[in-house]
Amino acid sequence: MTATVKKAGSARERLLAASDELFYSEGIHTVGIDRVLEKANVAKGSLYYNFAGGKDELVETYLANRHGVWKDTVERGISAQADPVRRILAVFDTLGELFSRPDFRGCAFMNAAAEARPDSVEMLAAERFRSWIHELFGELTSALDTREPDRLALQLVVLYDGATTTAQMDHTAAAAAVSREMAELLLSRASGPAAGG
Amino acid sequence: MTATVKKAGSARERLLAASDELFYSEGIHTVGIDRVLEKANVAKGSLYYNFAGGKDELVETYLANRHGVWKDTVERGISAQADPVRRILAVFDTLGELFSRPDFRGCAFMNAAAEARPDSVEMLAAERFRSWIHELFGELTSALDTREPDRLALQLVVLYDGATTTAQMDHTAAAAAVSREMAELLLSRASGPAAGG
DNA sequence: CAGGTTTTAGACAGACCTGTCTGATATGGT
DNA sequence: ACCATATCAGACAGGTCTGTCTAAAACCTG
Repeated sequence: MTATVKKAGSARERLLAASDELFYSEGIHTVGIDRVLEKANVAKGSLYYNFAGGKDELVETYLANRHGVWKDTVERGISAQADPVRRILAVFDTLGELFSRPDFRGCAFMNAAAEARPDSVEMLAAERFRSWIHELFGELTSALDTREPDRLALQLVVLYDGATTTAQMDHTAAAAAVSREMAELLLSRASGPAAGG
Repeated sequence: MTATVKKAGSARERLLAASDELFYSEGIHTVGIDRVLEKANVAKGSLYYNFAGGKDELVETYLANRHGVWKDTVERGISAQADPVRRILAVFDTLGELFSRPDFRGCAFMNAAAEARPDSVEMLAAERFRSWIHELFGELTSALDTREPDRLALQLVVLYDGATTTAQMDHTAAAAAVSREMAELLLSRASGPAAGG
């Protein structure tokens, strides 16, 4: 039964934990394998034993984990609400919690894309992430009784991106509240008076 | 020899032109000095003759130029309008033109910050850029007859950042129009009915 | 044309980075 | 106890990167 889950504390898990901290906080290109190995307390051979694809595969897994964790966090926040409008606003509340964390340094995928080559694993991961974001707001707005759900979804994506970027660049969690207010304004117009703009 | 197109300016100018193209399109860390030298058709010694500070100084100058050019472009767009509301919307129109350019790859300062160490020249340049952005929207909203100009300015910064990030990540210039519409909505509420939200 | 400035080509050092390889050593299931 | 799996330590090769240096050539400008 080698298919058992790797025990906590395995070289693989330590490598991924160290990668997550280092790649996210300092950037993928600026952090070398040796830094990860040292932080994880893992021998070099174990890296290539667990990740035959080398650094690329490590980066790919790091980003896939980030995607999964964030997706779960957002969806948990959404699922606590029943009202379609509140479900949308819950996304911005979750962003606010993210921005308040001391280690927040922006969106891992925006950062990865900023330093990535066109067909790299980073770019592919970023594209997957963006697909999910659009899918997310697409589904949330389609549950609304509004005239142009697609247009609204794109507006919300812009607010999501704006909140994240402003929070990162200006080191202020207030960006979440600001974008949430704008989202509320959009939603009150969309689901309020049937007269569209 | 290959000296046909060679004298298109001093070594310094050619270096800056090549830096601008390469650093912006591929990222600062991923582009080495040798790539810049080859593209600029400049000898290595000339780089250190013109930029004694090496790559750091080249990067610093590249970012300072980007800042200056963009500032001028935005301010030119603003100055073509007299009405305070239109002056604000002009910023988003200018963004739309930027996004439509085939070489658009996001905000040079957001990208630089994503791959930069805390006290690097990139970070300092990014901070200067952010100061200017806030100053810009601060001045534009203070010319408005509205109750909370500072709050409005922050909202506009979020819209500016959201437009830029969405345009980059999703390769769509539509982000400018979307954010412009949201800005219009905010401005119509701010300068319209005196009742604040 | 004389002399300081600018540019060129390329070798070189020193640092870092990824990935490979070897061989010893735990670890865990049966 | 056995044996495959997993991990360790570290040397090593090959690549890239920044920055220095030399010595010659081109460019201005007075």
